[in-house]
Amino acid sequence: MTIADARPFAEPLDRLKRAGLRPTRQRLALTRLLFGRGDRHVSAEQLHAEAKAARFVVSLATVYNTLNQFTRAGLLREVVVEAGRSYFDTNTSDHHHVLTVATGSLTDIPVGTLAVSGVPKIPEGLEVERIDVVVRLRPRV
Amino acid sequence: MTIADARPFAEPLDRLKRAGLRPTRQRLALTRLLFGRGDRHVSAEQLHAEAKAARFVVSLATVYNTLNQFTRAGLLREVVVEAGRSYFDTNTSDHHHVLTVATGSLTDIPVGTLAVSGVPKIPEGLEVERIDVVVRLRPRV
DNA sequence: AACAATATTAGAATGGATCTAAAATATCTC
DNA sequence: GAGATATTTTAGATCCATTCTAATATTGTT
Ligand SMILES: [Mn+2]
Ligand SMILES: [Mn+2]
Ligand SMILES: [Zn+2]
Ligand SMILES: [Zn+2]
Repeated sequence: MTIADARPFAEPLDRLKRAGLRPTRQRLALTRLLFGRGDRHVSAEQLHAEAKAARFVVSLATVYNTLNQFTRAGLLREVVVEAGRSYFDTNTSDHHHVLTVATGSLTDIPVGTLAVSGVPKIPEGLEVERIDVVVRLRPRV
Repeated sequence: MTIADARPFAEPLDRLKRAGLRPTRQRLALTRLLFGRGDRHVSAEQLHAEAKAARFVVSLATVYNTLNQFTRAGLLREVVVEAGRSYFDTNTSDHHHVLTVATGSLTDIPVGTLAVSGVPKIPEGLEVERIDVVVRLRPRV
Protein backbone atom coordinates (compact mmCIF):
# COMPACT_ATOMS: atom_id res chain seq x y z
CA MET A 1 0.00 0.00 0.00
CA THR A 2 1.50 3.30 -1.05
CA ILE A 3 1.13 6.63 0.67
CA ALA A 4 -1.16 7.73 -2.15
CA ASP A 5 -3.49 4.80 -1.40
CA ALA A 6 -3.58 5.66 2.29
CA ARG A 7 -4.34 9.35 1.65
CA PRO A 8 -6.60 9.31 -1.37
CA PHE A 9 -7.19 13.09 -1.30
CA ALA A 10 -3.56 14.10 -1.08
CA GLU A 11 -2.78 13.72 -4.74
CA PRO A 12 -5.70 15.69 -6.17
CA LEU A 13 -5.04 18.48 -3.69
CA ASP A 14 -1.39 18.58 -4.59
CA ARG A 15 -2.35 18.85 -8.22
CA LEU A 16 -4.86 21.55 -7.29
CA LYS A 17 -2.19 23.56 -5.61
CA ARG A 18 0.14 23.04 -8.52
CA ALA A 19 -2.64 24.32 -10.77
CA GLY A 20 -2.79 27.45 -8.66
CA LEU A 21 -6.14 26.68 -7.04
CA ARG A 22 -6.50 27.44 -3.35
CA PRO A 23 -7.79 24.54 -1.26
CA THR A 24 -10.99 26.24 -0.13
CA ARG A 25 -13.73 24.58 1.90
CA GLN A 26 -15.93 24.28 -1.16
CA ARG A 27 -13.26 22.75 -3.35
CA LEU A 28 -12.26 20.33 -0.59
CA ALA A 29 -15.84 19.17 -0.08
CA LEU A 30 -16.42 18.74 -3.82
CA THR A 31 -13.10 16.92 -4.14
CA ARG A 32 -14.19 14.45 -1.49
CA LEU A 33 -17.49 13.83 -3.23
CA LEU A 34 -15.85 13.49 -6.62
CA PHE A 35 -12.81 11.38 -5.81
CA GLY A 36 -13.86 9.65 -2.61
CA ARG A 37 -15.43 6.58 -4.20
CA GLY A 38 -13.79 5.33 -7.36
CA ASP A 39 -14.46 6.39 -10.92
CA ARG A 40 -17.52 8.50 -11.49
CA HIS A 41 -19.41 10.28 -14.27
CA VAL A 42 -21.42 13.13 -12.78
CA SER A 43 -23.28 16.14 -14.05
CA ALA A 44 -23.01 19.51 -12.32
CA GLU A 45 -26.61 19.23 -11.13
CA GLN A 46 -25.95 15.77 -9.67
CA LEU A 47 -22.89 16.93 -7.77
CA HIS A 48 -24.75 19.95 -6.48
CA ALA A 49 -27.55 17.69 -5.20
CA GLU A 50 -25.02 15.36 -3.56
CA ALA A 51 -23.39 18.25 -1.74
CA LYS A 52 -26.76 19.39 -0.47
CA ALA A 53 -27.61 15.85 0.64
CA ALA A 54 -24.30 15.73 2.51
CA ARG A 55 -25.33 18.93 4.32
CA PHE A 56 -22.65 20.91 2.56
CA VAL A 57 -24.37 23.81 0.92
CA VAL A 58 -22.49 25.16 -2.05
CA SER A 59 -23.82 27.30 -4.85
CA LEU A 60 -24.46 25.85 -8.27
CA ALA A 61 -22.19 28.54 -9.73
CA THR A 62 -19.34 27.27 -7.57
CA VAL A 63 -20.01 23.69 -8.62
CA TYR A 64 -19.72 24.75 -12.26
CA ASN A 65 -16.64 26.88 -11.56
CA THR A 66 -14.98 24.01 -9.73
CA LEU A 67 -15.80 21.38 -12.33
CA ASN A 68 -14.45 23.60 -15.10
CA GLN A 69 -11.32 24.48 -13.15
CA PHE A 70 -10.68 20.82 -12.30
CA THR A 71 -11.14 19.94 -15.95
CA ARG A 72 -8.66 22.62 -17.04
CA ALA A 73 -6.24 21.35 -14.39
CA GLY A 74 -6.51 17.80 -15.74
CA LEU A 75 -8.23 16.38 -12.67
CA LEU A 76 -11.42 15.72 -14.61
CA ARG A 77 -12.39 14.99 -18.17
CA GLU A 78 -15.57 16.29 -19.78
CA VAL A 79 -17.64 13.76 -21.72
CA VAL A 80 -20.37 14.98 -24.04
CA VAL A 81 -22.92 12.30 -24.80
CA GLU A 82 -25.97 14.28 -25.75
CA ALA A 83 -26.50 17.88 -26.73
CA GLY A 84 -27.28 20.02 -23.74
CA ARG A 85 -25.74 17.89 -21.02
CA SER A 86 -22.19 17.01 -20.18
CA TYR A 87 -20.71 14.62 -17.67
CA PHE A 88 -17.52 15.08 -15.74
CA ASP A 89 -15.38 11.98 -15.57
CA THR A 90 -13.04 11.34 -12.64
CA ASN A 91 -11.19 8.82 -14.76
CA THR A 92 -8.74 10.92 -16.75
CA SER A 93 -6.94 7.99 -18.31
CA ASP A 94 -7.20 7.36 -22.04
CA HIS A 95 -10.40 5.30 -22.12
CA HIS A 96 -13.73 5.02 -23.87
CA HIS A 97 -17.41 4.77 -22.94
CA VAL A 98 -20.59 2.77 -23.23
CA LEU A 99 -23.80 4.75 -23.13
CA THR A 100 -27.14 3.12 -22.41
CA VAL A 101 -29.28 5.62 -24.24
CA ALA A 102 -32.54 4.73 -22.52
CA THR A 103 -31.22 5.39 -19.01
CA GLY A 104 -28.46 7.88 -19.78
CA SER A 105 -25.99 5.76 -17.82
CA LEU A 106 -22.37 6.00 -18.86
CA THR A 107 -19.75 3.38 -18.04
CA ASP A 108 -16.06 3.06 -18.74
CA ILE A 109 -14.49 0.64 -21.15
CA PRO A 110 -11.26 -0.48 -19.47
CA VAL A 111 -8.11 1.10 -20.88
CA GLY A 112 -6.50 -1.08 -23.53
CA THR A 113 -9.66 -3.02 -24.30
CA LEU A 114 -10.98 -1.04 -27.21
CA ALA A 115 -8.72 0.01 -30.05
CA VAL A 116 -9.16 2.44 -32.91
CA SER A 117 -7.19 1.92 -36.10
CA GLY A 118 -7.06 3.69 -39.45
CA VAL A 119 -7.14 7.27 -38.19
CA PRO A 120 -6.68 9.46 -41.28
CA LYS A 121 -3.70 11.75 -41.88
CA ILE A 122 -3.96 14.93 -39.83
CA PRO A 123 -3.56 18.26 -41.65
CA GLU A 124 -0.32 20.19 -41.15
CA GLY A 125 -0.32 22.33 -38.02
CA LEU A 126 -2.85 20.17 -36.18
CA GLU A 127 -2.54 17.15 -33.94
CA VAL A 128 -4.87 14.66 -32.30
CA GLU A 129 -5.97 15.95 -28.92
CA ARG A 130 -8.09 12.92 -28.11
CA ILE A 131 -10.23 10.25 -29.71
CA ASP A 132 -13.67 9.89 -28.18
CA VAL A 133 -15.48 6.60 -28.68
CA VAL A 134 -19.02 6.13 -27.42
CA VAL A 135 -20.70 2.75 -27.87
CA ARG A 136 -24.42 3.50 -27.82
CA LEU A 137 -26.73 0.73 -26.59
CA ARG A 138 -30.45 0.29 -27.13
CA PRO A 139 -32.93 -2.37 -26.03
CA ARG A 140 -32.63 -5.44 -28.23
CA VAL A 141 -35.47 -5.52 -30.74
CA MET B 1 -25.94 8.02 -65.15
CA THR B 2 -28.95 6.63 -63.32
CA ILE B 3 -32.34 8.22 -62.94
CA ALA B 4 -31.51 8.89 -59.28
CA ASP B 5 -28.45 10.87 -60.35
CA ALA B 6 -30.50 12.96 -62.71
CA ARG B 7 -33.18 13.70 -60.11
CA PRO B 8 -31.25 14.15 -56.90
CA PHE B 9 -34.32 15.19 -54.90
CA ALA B 10 -36.52 12.32 -55.92
CA GLU B 11 -35.13 9.79 -53.49
CA PRO B 12 -35.32 11.88 -50.30
CA LEU B 13 -38.85 12.92 -51.17
CA ASP B 14 -39.90 9.35 -51.80
CA ARG B 15 -38.49 8.43 -48.42
CA LEU B 16 -40.29 11.42 -46.91
CA LYS B 17 -43.57 10.23 -48.31
CA ARG B 18 -42.87 6.71 -47.11
CA ALA B 19 -42.23 8.21 -43.67
CA GLY B 20 -45.66 9.82 -43.80
CA LEU B 21 -44.40 13.39 -44.21
CA ARG B 22 -46.24 15.62 -46.63
CA PRO B 23 -44.02 17.33 -49.19
CA THR B 24 -44.74 20.90 -48.14
CA ARG B 25 -43.03 23.97 -49.54
CA GLN B 26 -40.93 24.36 -46.40
CA ARG B 27 -39.79 20.75 -46.36
CA LEU B 28 -39.00 20.87 -50.07
CA ALA B 29 -36.90 24.02 -49.70
CA LEU B 30 -35.02 22.64 -46.70
CA THR B 31 -34.47 19.34 -48.52
CA ARG B 32 -32.88 21.22 -51.42
CA LEU B 33 -30.57 23.12 -49.08
CA LEU B 34 -29.67 19.98 -47.14
CA PHE B 35 -29.21 17.46 -49.93
CA GLY B 36 -28.46 19.68 -52.91
CA ARG B 37 -24.69 19.79 -52.54
CA GLY B 38 -23.03 16.66 -51.21
CA ASP B 39 -22.50 15.65 -47.61
CA ARG B 40 -23.07 18.31 -45.01
CA HIS B 41 -22.98 18.84 -41.27
CA VAL B 42 -25.27 21.73 -40.36
CA SER B 43 -26.78 23.15 -37.22
CA ALA B 44 -30.39 24.26 -37.10
CA GLU B 45 -29.31 27.90 -36.85
CA GLN B 46 -27.06 27.53 -39.88
CA LEU B 47 -29.80 25.99 -41.99
CA HIS B 48 -32.22 28.69 -40.90
CA ALA B 49 -29.72 31.38 -41.94
CA GLU B 50 -29.17 29.66 -45.30
CA ALA B 51 -32.87 29.58 -45.99
CA LYS B 52 -33.13 33.27 -45.21
CA ALA B 53 -30.15 34.02 -47.47
CA ALA B 54 -31.87 32.07 -50.25
CA ARG B 55 -34.92 34.30 -49.80
CA PHE B 56 -36.95 31.41 -48.45
CA VAL B 57 -38.31 32.55 -45.13
CA VAL B 58 -39.11 29.68 -42.83
CA SER B 59 -39.51 29.77 -39.08
CA LEU B 60 -36.83 28.43 -36.79
CA ALA B 61 -39.46 26.16 -35.23
CA THR B 62 -40.10 24.58 -38.60
CA VAL B 63 -36.38 24.11 -39.19
CA TYR B 64 -36.13 22.24 -35.90
CA ASN B 65 -39.31 20.26 -36.59
CA THR B 66 -38.04 19.29 -40.03
CA LEU B 67 -34.54 18.32 -38.90
CA ASN B 68 -35.97 16.16 -36.13
CA GLN B 69 -38.52 14.55 -38.43
CA PHE B 70 -35.85 13.86 -41.06
CA THR B 71 -33.64 12.36 -38.39
CA ARG B 72 -36.44 10.08 -37.18
CA ALA B 73 -37.12 9.11 -40.78
CA GLY B 74 -33.48 8.14 -41.29
CA LEU B 75 -32.71 10.90 -43.78
CA LEU B 76 -30.34 12.60 -41.36
CA ARG B 77 -28.12 11.60 -38.50
CA GLU B 78 -27.56 13.74 -35.43
CA VAL B 79 -23.96 14.21 -34.31
CA VAL B 80 -23.24 15.61 -30.86
CA VAL B 81 -19.74 17.03 -30.60
CA GLU B 82 -20.02 19.56 -27.84
CA ALA B 83 -22.62 20.17 -25.17
CA GLY B 84 -25.18 22.66 -26.31
CA ARG B 85 -24.91 22.19 -30.04
CA SER B 86 -25.74 19.37 -32.36
CA TYR B 87 -25.06 18.95 -36.02
CA PHE B 88 -27.27 17.20 -38.52
CA ASP B 89 -25.39 15.01 -40.92
CA THR B 90 -26.68 14.31 -44.41
CA ASN B 91 -24.38 11.32 -44.60
CA THR B 92 -26.33 8.55 -42.92
CA SER B 93 -23.84 5.82 -43.71
CA ASP B 94 -21.85 4.15 -40.95
CA HIS B 95 -18.95 6.59 -40.67
CA HIS B 96 -16.93 8.60 -38.19
CA HIS B 97 -15.80 12.19 -37.72
CA VAL B 98 -12.87 14.53 -37.30
CA LEU B 99 -13.56 17.65 -35.26
CA THR B 100 -11.28 20.66 -35.40
CA VAL B 101 -12.07 21.99 -31.97
CA ALA B 102 -10.83 25.54 -32.56
CA THR B 103 -13.12 26.14 -35.54
CA GLY B 104 -15.93 23.71 -34.74
CA SER B 105 -15.63 22.23 -38.22
CA LEU B 106 -16.68 18.61 -38.59
CA THR B 107 -15.57 16.37 -41.46
CA ASP B 108 -16.29 12.78 -42.39
CA ILE B 109 -13.85 9.93 -42.19
CA PRO B 110 -14.58 7.79 -45.25
CA VAL B 111 -16.50 4.60 -44.52
CA GLY B 112 -14.19 1.64 -44.03
CA THR B 113 -11.15 3.74 -43.21
CA LEU B 114 -11.38 3.77 -39.42
CA ALA B 115 -12.04 0.59 -37.47
CA VAL B 116 -12.95 -0.05 -33.86
CA SER B 117 -12.02 -3.36 -32.27
CA GLY B 118 -12.36 -4.80 -28.80
CA VAL B 119 -15.90 -3.66 -28.06
CA PRO B 120 -16.83 -5.22 -24.72
CA LYS B 121 -19.62 -7.79 -24.22
CA ILE B 122 -23.01 -6.14 -24.26
CA PRO B 123 -25.39 -6.89 -21.37
CA GLU B 124 -28.35 -9.20 -22.03
CA GLY B 125 -31.34 -7.40 -23.52
CA LEU B 126 -29.28 -4.63 -25.09
CA GLU B 127 -27.57 -4.25 -28.43
CA VAL B 128 -25.21 -1.79 -30.08
CA GLU B 129 -27.19 0.94 -31.79
CA ARG B 130 -24.13 2.77 -33.09
CA ILE B 131 -20.52 3.48 -32.30
CA ASP B 132 -19.59 7.16 -32.43
CA VAL B 133 -15.95 8.03 -32.95
CA VAL B 134 -14.79 11.64 -32.90
CA VAL B 135 -11.15 12.42 -33.55
CA ARG B 136 -10.55 15.77 -31.88
CA LEU B 137 -7.82 17.99 -33.35
CA ARG B 138 -6.00 20.92 -31.78
CA PRO B 139 -3.27 23.23 -33.04
CA ARG B 140 0.14 21.52 -32.84
CA VAL B 141 2.08 22.82 -29.87
C1' DA C 1 -4.08 43.50 11.81
C1' DA C 2 -3.99 45.37 7.30
C1' DC C 3 -3.87 44.59 2.61
C1' DA C 4 -4.23 42.41 -1.87
C1' DA C 5 -5.52 38.50 -4.38
C1' DT C 6 -8.73 35.06 -5.11
C1' DA C 7 -13.12 32.67 -4.43
C1' DT C 8 -18.05 32.36 -3.54
C1' DT C 9 -22.57 33.63 -4.35
C1' DA C 10 -27.50 35.01 -5.75
C1' DG C 11 -29.57 36.23 -9.25
C1' DA C 12 -29.55 37.86 -14.03
C1' DA C 13 -28.53 36.69 -18.60
C1' DT C 14 -27.64 33.64 -22.44
C1' DG C 15 -28.59 30.45 -26.04
C1' DG C 16 -30.09 26.23 -28.04
C1' DA C 17 -34.05 23.64 -28.11
C1' DT C 18 -38.93 22.66 -27.32
C1' DC C 19 -43.76 23.82 -26.57
C1' DT C 20 -48.31 26.13 -27.34
C1' DA C 21 -52.19 27.14 -29.65
C1' DA C 22 -53.94 29.75 -33.47
C1' DA C 23 -53.70 30.41 -38.48
C1' DA C 24 -52.44 28.29 -42.88
C1' DT C 25 -52.08 24.58 -45.97
C1' DA C 26 -52.49 19.93 -47.75
C1' DT C 27 -55.20 15.82 -48.48
C1' DC C 28 -59.43 13.30 -48.70
C1' DT C 29 -64.37 12.53 -49.79
C1' DC C 30 -67.99 13.46 -52.44
C1' DG D 1 -64.21 21.81 -57.19
C1' DA D 2 -66.47 22.37 -52.56
C1' DG D 3 -66.35 21.17 -48.11
C1' DA D 4 -64.61 18.43 -44.37
C1' DT D 5 -60.58 16.72 -42.00
C1' DA D 6 -55.84 16.10 -40.95
C1' DT D 7 -51.47 17.97 -40.87
C1' DT D 8 -48.20 21.74 -40.85
C1' DT D 9 -46.42 26.22 -39.97
C1' DT D 10 -45.64 29.91 -37.05
C1' DA D 11 -44.67 33.70 -33.46
C1' DG D 12 -43.84 33.93 -29.24
C1' DA D 13 -43.55 31.81 -24.77
C1' DT D 14 -41.07 28.61 -22.16
C1' DC D 15 -37.56 25.50 -20.75
C1' DC D 16 -33.15 24.32 -18.93
C1' DA D 17 -28.19 23.83 -18.71
C1' DT D 18 -24.66 26.85 -18.44
C1' DT D 19 -22.29 31.28 -18.02
C1' DC D 20 -21.93 35.96 -16.44
C1' DT D 21 -22.11 39.90 -13.16
C1' DA D 22 -20.78 42.35 -9.56
C1' DA D 23 -21.21 42.43 -4.64
C1' DT D 24 -19.54 39.96 -0.58
C1' DA D 25 -16.53 36.69 1.74
C1' DT D 26 -12.41 34.19 2.35
C1' DT D 27 -7.62 33.34 1.80
C1' DG D 28 -2.65 34.14 1.75
C1' DT D 29 0.99 37.58 2.68
C1' DT D 30 3.32 41.06 5.06
MN1 LIG E 1 -17.30 23.40 -20.05
MN1 LIG F 1 -33.13 16.20 -31.16
ZN1 LIG G 1 -15.04 7.45 -18.10
ZN1 LIG H 1 -20.68 12.84 -41.17
